[in-house]
Amino acid sequence: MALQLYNTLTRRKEEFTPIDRRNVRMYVCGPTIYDYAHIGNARPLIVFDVLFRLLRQIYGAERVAYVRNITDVDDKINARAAERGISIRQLTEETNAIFQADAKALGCLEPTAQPRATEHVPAMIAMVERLIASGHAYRADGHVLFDVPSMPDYGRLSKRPLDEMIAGARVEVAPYKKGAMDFVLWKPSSPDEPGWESPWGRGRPGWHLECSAMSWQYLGEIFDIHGGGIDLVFPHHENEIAQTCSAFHHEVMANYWVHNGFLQVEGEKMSKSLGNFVTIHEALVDWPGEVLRLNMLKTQYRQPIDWTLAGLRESQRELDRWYPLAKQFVASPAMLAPDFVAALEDDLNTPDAITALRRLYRETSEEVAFAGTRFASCGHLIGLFEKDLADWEGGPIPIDKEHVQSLIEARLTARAAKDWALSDRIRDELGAMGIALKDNKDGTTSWEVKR
RNA sequence: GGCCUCGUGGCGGAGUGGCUACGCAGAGGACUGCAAAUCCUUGCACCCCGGUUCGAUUCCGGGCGAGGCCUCCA
Repeated sequence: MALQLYNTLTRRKEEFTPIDRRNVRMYVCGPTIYDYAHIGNARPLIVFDVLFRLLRQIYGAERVAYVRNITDVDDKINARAAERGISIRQLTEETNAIFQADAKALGCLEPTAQPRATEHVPAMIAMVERLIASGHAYRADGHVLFDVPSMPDYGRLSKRPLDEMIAGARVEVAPYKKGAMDFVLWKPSSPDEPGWESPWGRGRPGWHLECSAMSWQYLGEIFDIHGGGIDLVFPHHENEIAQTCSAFHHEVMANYWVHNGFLQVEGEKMSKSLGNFVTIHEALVDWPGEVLRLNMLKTQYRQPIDWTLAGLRESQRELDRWYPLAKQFVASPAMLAPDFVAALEDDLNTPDAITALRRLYRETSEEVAFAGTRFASCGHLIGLFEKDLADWEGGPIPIDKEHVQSLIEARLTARAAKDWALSDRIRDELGAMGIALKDNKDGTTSWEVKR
């Protein structure tokens, strides 16, 4: 079966057909780097990483381009830098380094390009010029605005009729706007704000413009997949479409619009005021990145997901079981299980794919060793089983492994002598250290970190 | 007010017009000096009311309930 993707543009699952099989192109909206990314940000990171991996599997690793932008010019960034008394550059460098480390710890492959907005201002200016020239944008009070009524198709992605949007607008409309829905392409900067020289004076780009300009530069005027969180459908993606289609006179910007659902924490919307705000960085202190990844993939990407401690424990437990088996086999792209791949190809049905993984786990035996190879291979495809077994069992907490080993040997000696009291005391001592022992039939002992 | 999701067993979570996944937890068993871990077996469900149908958890309509977007947001 061919890859099927739910397309927000048509609100149905469609068979994915790339414009060019030798150059499959995907753009995903990346972070604004002003603070630690939260666990909700991890969802698109992981979801589109899986899609990237799947596309590479189907079309070949060299034939898939995945662009994820970095927004490093934004008023939130300016405010935060001022707050902390550091330069904008310092803040964005620091935050970007953390973001990159988080993404890596979550097992995400590096995108083929991660363009930064500040390095693509000329393309943005060029785009605004095109929009002004074709009558889709106008200058007003130092700003350049997109003339929404000049785009008859506006609202197609989010299915919002234009007149209703205007009627329902809850924001105060800036006096220089011709239409209530018009949005900023370029805005003037005061001397202390970051800015670039342009035909309209020193200023900076509007947020929506960045993605249109960078996707154009890296992927062309029309490309295959545009991804992001469901909340970006309106206005961000709607505006991107308006900009790109108007600038290049096309009907479409991307053929498939893919949006991930939101994440809640313990049944509530994540927010700083509720105190349930979790950064990826904090989560990685308590859990291996693969636990966060598996936990995320246990829900299909369009469904809302409830992020709970119970769920994380469950994911940890399954991976603890799976790891020793997976590491006995060598993963190979040629040894994937058909039902596993079919599940992924069905609009990234990762829960169903994980079911296939569990079946392979159960089926593996000495007689059915190929199931084990499939198990390892399928896990590898979605970014699991990337660590060494010893590192996995050691967990994220540093432990003196030699000391643990010597205690285990002392206990085995005691057991051989049937000194149960001593044996149990050592087991308790290790338990107090957070180490759980696992005795095998043949008398050997392995261990793992308790949770 | 407009637009859009969703409602499955104790919990998580797929899927299907009839043969009722899967995981966790629970129960029973094997193994063990006793445990833990592991392995085997197993109970438990499809929000409500209509309609279509031989038959609906699955399709259609209505209701109730939960959530999201419409302002920065993954």
